[in-house]
Amino acid sequence: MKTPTRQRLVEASIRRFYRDGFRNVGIDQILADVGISKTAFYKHFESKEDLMLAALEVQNDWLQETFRSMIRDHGGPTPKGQLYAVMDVVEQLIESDEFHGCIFVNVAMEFPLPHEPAHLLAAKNKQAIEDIIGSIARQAGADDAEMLAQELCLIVEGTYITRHVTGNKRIIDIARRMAGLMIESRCGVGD
Amino acid sequence: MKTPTRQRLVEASIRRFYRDGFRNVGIDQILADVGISKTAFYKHFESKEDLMLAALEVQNDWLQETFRSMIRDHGGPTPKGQLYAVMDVVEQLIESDEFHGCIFVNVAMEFPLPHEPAHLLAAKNKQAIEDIIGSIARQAGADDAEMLAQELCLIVEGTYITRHVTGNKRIIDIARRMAGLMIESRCGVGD
DNA sequence: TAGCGGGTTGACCCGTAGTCCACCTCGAAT
DNA sequence: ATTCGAGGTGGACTACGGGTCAACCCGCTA
Repeated sequence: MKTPTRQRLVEASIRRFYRDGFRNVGIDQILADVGISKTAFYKHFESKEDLMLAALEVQNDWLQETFRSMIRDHGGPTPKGQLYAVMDVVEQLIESDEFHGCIFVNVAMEFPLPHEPAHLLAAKNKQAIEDIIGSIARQAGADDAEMLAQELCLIVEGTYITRHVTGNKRIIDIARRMAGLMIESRCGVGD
Repeated sequence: MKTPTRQRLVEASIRRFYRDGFRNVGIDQILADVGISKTAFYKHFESKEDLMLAALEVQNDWLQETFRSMIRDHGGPTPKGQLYAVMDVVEQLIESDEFHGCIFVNVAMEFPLPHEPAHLLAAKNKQAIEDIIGSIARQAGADDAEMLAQELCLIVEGTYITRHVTGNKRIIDIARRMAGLMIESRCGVGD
């Protein structure tokens, strides 16, 4: 059931949850954004957490798609170019005015216990991103594509966090250099 | 004023806040842990947030001291050995049963806005750790000690996050290899 | 025309942060 | 010896947020 109101709730909640954190946001704020009553809300979602999980699922799909297409746009046709483009994508994300860290990391922090649904969703998203990078690494002929993907993902996570926590704007240069070293060390001198 | 009750409150709250997140913990739980009444609590702290900030300050001091001494213990006398030891320390931290991510990152996620006191404290701690590593890097004769410190810190953050979000146990091997590459690329062939 | 999906209002329960008041106890200062 | 303050108790209270419930309204379609 994808009613327009439901979608508006999801969109509004993503914005709020992302900027302020899940527990910091009152349902009433979201209801006010959408212009709907509490009773009406509970006809669409079972609970605030239910709304959050739905929003995260949407965000998960969106982020994967965005990631894939941005890598294509920035990296050109060669797989190795696309590996380098990963850091371009990250730069673009963290330099946005609305950047407040990776929403999936944020949510994993607010729900620290590994078995919680929100935490599991975060892990799922991380795995998906790693798989995307892993498949490019394989195309690029990396000697161990899975390892390289994990290395690049670690750099990406570190960059998100450092930028978010400290505000350090030059961290992207650090990250880019590291990514370059890792790519070269795994992809030999070929293509 | 460092009364024993105050200290017990701080200790109990750190444990709870770290494991469950700040907003997930009710004051009543902490009061029950310590065995004190609500009224008594508010004679020691102005608010729950006040308690949290005090706890974070204590944790900040503790973590810096632990980090320094563990690096000495694991890294031996040479600065380069101590740089390598950073990842030993990280491994020890993330393999602990009670590991739930870096508490300062967690708190920066729960208080995402950069001007919030808790967020600022998190940034302060990150800077302190970076300074510790930076000074070792300088002793090790790195061609750019500040850069190397930022690189190692980025790896450390990425390792914490990846371990916490995905539970991936092999991330430490990834991190160690990366740290090695960075150290060698900055410290030449000397000592 | 009956039913259903989506909407409204308003009262209500519960848990939790925080306040307030009256009171107790013990150790140090006058 | 008394007084005063620090640290403690209990209990009643407000305010707010998540969530429930009852009663009702509107418009579409079978």
